Amino acid sequence: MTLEHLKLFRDIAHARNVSHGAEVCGVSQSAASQHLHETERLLGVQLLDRSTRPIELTEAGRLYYEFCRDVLRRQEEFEESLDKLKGRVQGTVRVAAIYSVGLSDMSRLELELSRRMPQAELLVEYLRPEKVYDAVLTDQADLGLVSYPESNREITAIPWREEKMMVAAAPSHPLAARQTLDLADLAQQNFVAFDDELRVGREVKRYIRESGAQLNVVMHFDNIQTMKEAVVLGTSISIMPVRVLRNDIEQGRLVAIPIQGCTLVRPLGIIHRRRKTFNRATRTFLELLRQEAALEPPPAQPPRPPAHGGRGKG
Amino acid sequence: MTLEHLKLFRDIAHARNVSHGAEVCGVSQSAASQHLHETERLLGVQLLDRSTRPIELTEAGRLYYEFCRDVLRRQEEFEESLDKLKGRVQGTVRVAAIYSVGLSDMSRLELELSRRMPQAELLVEYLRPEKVYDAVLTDQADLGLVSYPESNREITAIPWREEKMMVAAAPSHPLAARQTLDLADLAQQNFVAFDDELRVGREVKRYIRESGAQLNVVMHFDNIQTMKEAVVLGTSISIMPVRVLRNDIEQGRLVAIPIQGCTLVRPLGIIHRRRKTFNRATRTFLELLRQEAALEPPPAQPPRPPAHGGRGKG
DNA sequence: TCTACAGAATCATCCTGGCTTATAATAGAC
DNA sequence: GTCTATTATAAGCCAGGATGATTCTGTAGA
Repeated sequence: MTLEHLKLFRDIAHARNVSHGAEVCGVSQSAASQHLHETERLLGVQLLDRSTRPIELTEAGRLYYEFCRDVLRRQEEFEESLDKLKGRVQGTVRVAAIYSVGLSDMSRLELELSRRMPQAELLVEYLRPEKVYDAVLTDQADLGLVSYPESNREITAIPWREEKMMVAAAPSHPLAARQTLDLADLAQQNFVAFDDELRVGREVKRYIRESGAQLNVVMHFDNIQTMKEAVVLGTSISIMPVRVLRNDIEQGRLVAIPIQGCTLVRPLGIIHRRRKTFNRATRTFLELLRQEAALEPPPAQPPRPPAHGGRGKG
Repeated sequence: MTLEHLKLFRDIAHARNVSHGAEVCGVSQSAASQHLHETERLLGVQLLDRSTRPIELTEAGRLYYEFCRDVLRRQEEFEESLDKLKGRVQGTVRVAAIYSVGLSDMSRLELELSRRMPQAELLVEYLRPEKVYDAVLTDQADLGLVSYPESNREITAIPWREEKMMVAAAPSHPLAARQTLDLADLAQQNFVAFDDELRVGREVKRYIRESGAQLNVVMHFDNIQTMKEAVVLGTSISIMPVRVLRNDIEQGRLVAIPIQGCTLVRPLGIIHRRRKTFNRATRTFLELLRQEAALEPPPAQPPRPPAHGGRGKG
């Protein structure tokens, strides 16, 4: 029984969901399930009541959960005291991120990390997606932040958050005043698209095709920054993650308009080398990322100022 | 990092000796050494100061030691509460022992076990040596108590104690009055020997041969009980572990006489299937065995009653 | 200072427990 | 009933941790 296993059970128990607990710990659902059975066999007692959803802890499960929590807390304590002994400046997190994750996100995370672990150091490098995978593989980065994260033999992907996609337009654009749009509304417009080499580009394309609409694509780019610049000019619109538009919206350079019934999102994820053991700074940072994601319903509701009064149809 | 590893470090730190700690945990010295290095690498800090013997804990090592102890104690606690929950009668220890381990030893151990774990049940079966190995291999017994324990691919042996070998004689025997003997003294006597099929028999034989002495062996037996009976008759003597003679000595049926400069011992050991995970009762019993062995210098000093006045010369 | 030896480190090799992917079974919502 | 989300099972792979043999090192005693 490893300490990681204790953490796995703790997270499963906390989430009341095997799959989610497994995901959080970066292992497969299968592994988690097998481990649970093995642990129950070992202890000779049922830990979970699976006859109901969500799963419930049995009495024994509660005892074991307490045990796991206590041990893991004690471990934290030990590592803290060890860090103190080793004389500060302990722990560097090296993060490789795609450009579109955004500087504002990062500076907020950095602030919070330094609050929790003043000795820790955060190094962020912005790279093209493939380079992020490379950096993680070659151990030049502890963590990678990518969109459409994918696990493979050597890399574990942990879902982080899903960014809602909306129409971006300059305030001067004819559609900018609308509260919502149909895809049909876009057919008439000049459209700035992601390059097909980007997964997000293909996804948007697929979504549009499946909705039966057709767009007048006037430009392709392989990065969001350039696309935004193009949209700001006022003659074109685009579809992109709202999150990356936040600053532009606040500064009145762009507006974001939701598409009726649109479920299009850009999933972001955290990747790392399989079975890599993290230092405390990295673990703290991971924890941070997860919490940030958890307390973030913003991507769920449009970030446009609450239209007090109207909002009805638009 | 498994809980067994924490235990390994705790035991090593406690013993201040890698080999002994490893032995107690039933792993090889090599494994223990490698694990230590790996842990030090992982924590990025030296845990032991090896530049001196016995080894010393570093400051970090002390922190880690405390951590291990706390976690293992918490584990004990958890298991105790789990046992309580499962409703008593938890835990059965099945022990297979060679005949000569002795009933008196066992009943003492059983008493102590029931004091520490009233719910536990101890089942002891006395078997011939090979059968003890069989029982352990086929999982009919959790632990085996044997002499001259040997590890192999499927069995781990943990040294338990070493029983000093002495000359056994009936009180009526001409040599019975002596305080010590030389091997030369035995040459004249009728000697009752262990069967050569028994390791202890071969060891005694070898010892005698290497000492340049020669014995007048009149009988061979494959078990100690019968040998004792033969010696009690008064016409023969033998060499056997003092411990098995205790009752006979107390009842005045036999006396034990040390041989000058004799280092002959019969090592006893505990065997179990490799990597088997024990229930709490078995672990408690193991602990018990180890402690009993630790606080036992008796085999070191002759168990013969302090010669107050009488008994002296005869 | 040299020697002997117990104990620790290192090396080469083996093996299995825990992981992954893929697929089947099950609970709950409709 | 069907559909979706979740858990269980099957089969196979692999790295970590084990062993055993050997080498290196600290300590004590001549």
